[in-house]
Amino acid sequence: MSDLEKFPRPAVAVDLAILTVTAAGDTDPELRLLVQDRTDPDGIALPGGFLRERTTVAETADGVLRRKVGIDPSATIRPRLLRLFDAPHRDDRTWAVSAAHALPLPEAELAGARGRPVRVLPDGRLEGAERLLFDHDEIAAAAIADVRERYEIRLRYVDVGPDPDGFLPEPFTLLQLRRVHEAVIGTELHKDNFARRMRPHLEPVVGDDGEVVLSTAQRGRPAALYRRAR
Amino acid sequence: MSDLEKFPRPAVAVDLAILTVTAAGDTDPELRLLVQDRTDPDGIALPGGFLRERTTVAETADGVLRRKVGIDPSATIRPRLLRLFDAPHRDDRTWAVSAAHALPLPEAELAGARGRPVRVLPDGRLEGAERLLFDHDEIAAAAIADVRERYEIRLRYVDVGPDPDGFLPEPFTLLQLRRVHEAVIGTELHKDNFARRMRPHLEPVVGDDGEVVLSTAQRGRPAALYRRAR
DNA sequence: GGAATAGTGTCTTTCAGACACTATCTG
DNA sequence: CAGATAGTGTCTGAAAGACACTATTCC
Repeated sequence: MSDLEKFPRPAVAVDLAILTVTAAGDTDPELRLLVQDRTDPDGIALPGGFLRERTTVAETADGVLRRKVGIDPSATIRPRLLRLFDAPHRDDRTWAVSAAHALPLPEAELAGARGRPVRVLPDGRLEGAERLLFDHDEIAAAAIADVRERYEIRLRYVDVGPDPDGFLPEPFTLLQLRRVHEAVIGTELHKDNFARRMRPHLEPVVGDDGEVVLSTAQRGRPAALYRRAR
Repeated sequence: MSDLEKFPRPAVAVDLAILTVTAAGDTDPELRLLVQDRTDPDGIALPGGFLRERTTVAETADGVLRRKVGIDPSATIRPRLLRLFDAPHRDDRTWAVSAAHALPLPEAELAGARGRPVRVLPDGRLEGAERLLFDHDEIAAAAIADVRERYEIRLRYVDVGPDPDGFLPEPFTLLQLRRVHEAVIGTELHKDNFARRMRPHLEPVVGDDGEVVLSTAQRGRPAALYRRAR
């Protein structure tokens, strides 16, 4: 099997559908997808890069964030593999396969990023019906479906817990948490059912006096502050 | 970007966890995983091959079936991407990433295959606690989890329908269909609940006389024969 | 007190799980 | 008729969805 070296190999691209929730913690958060303008061909596309010299997908994705998106991720990123695009001539420059990934990031990590976060509409399409180049529309749709599936409330079978991708900084109120889930899935949730199902996965923030810390309410009764349990 | 050619590229392996249900239609079908003996290093492993010269994953998988497994798939195969293995030195011969796939096949397609179909125990491990080489234990576990998830009965949220991978040839009785699902998931199902949930996805086989065709019972009352609806 | 939001009690509907009964075949 | 399997009716419990009420804050 030393003829392994003799055969041509594909370039392996790592394309990233970077998703975030803007204004998490605010009254009207929004799910957004980062797209970048590019030329040759002209249009908008997702950031991506090629696997180089014994690097991993996570390292390559990290490099894409630093070099092409212009941000400096504070923690280890967790790209989620969606599918492989392997049509033999999908890239007319060379033989390239693409490993499409979803990459959820908190809005704070995207400060100063190159590109535009485009709002994702409730039906899963992009605001303004924007079309992406190459097969990136499919990647975007798969990424949105992936994150939505994990933010749905389906306690009986899938028990993902509160804000699994960490869009919302701790501590938070149940209202803030619910708004984030609603922003991701694009539909409204009942506050009572939502609280009932989230509470087992949350622990209240306790102050020095042993009392539960409350949010400083703008209007109405202050709410208890929580963080993710365990 | 014409320097695209200058960088080294990884070999891309397609590893296949080939799953089948033996004796589907019989009273005691079993979920099995095809493993192959190999040398250097000695042990058992999953079949696989490398992406060559502008081929797709499906084509490569098809070639693996023909050349390494020694079978001739009768229809287009549908490998299910599980995950990428990308540790830089996981293969000590060269830089290689592996795209691990599950590939469900009806037993008839595996006639004459090289390798052993090893029984999958209810807990998901292999009979005899066999250990596979390389990272193939993880691939096997992921493949088993993938197929089990799709054969579970969870009508409310996931509505996959009867025997989505076609392990069981049509037409079949509800008992045969249930035995196949039980073999895949490793647990028993109630016949009444199972029938209630499968019936909407099935249509009875109707004979020339307009009557529902019945199985030729060995013992007891003959059962109606069905095929997948639509 | 009034407006606003937090938090809880409970009713209804749905459905998975379980049990039991009837139906129809063979020998 | 006995044995075996097919097929259906129905009860129960859990949980999602929905509604309503009470609680606590600011103004």
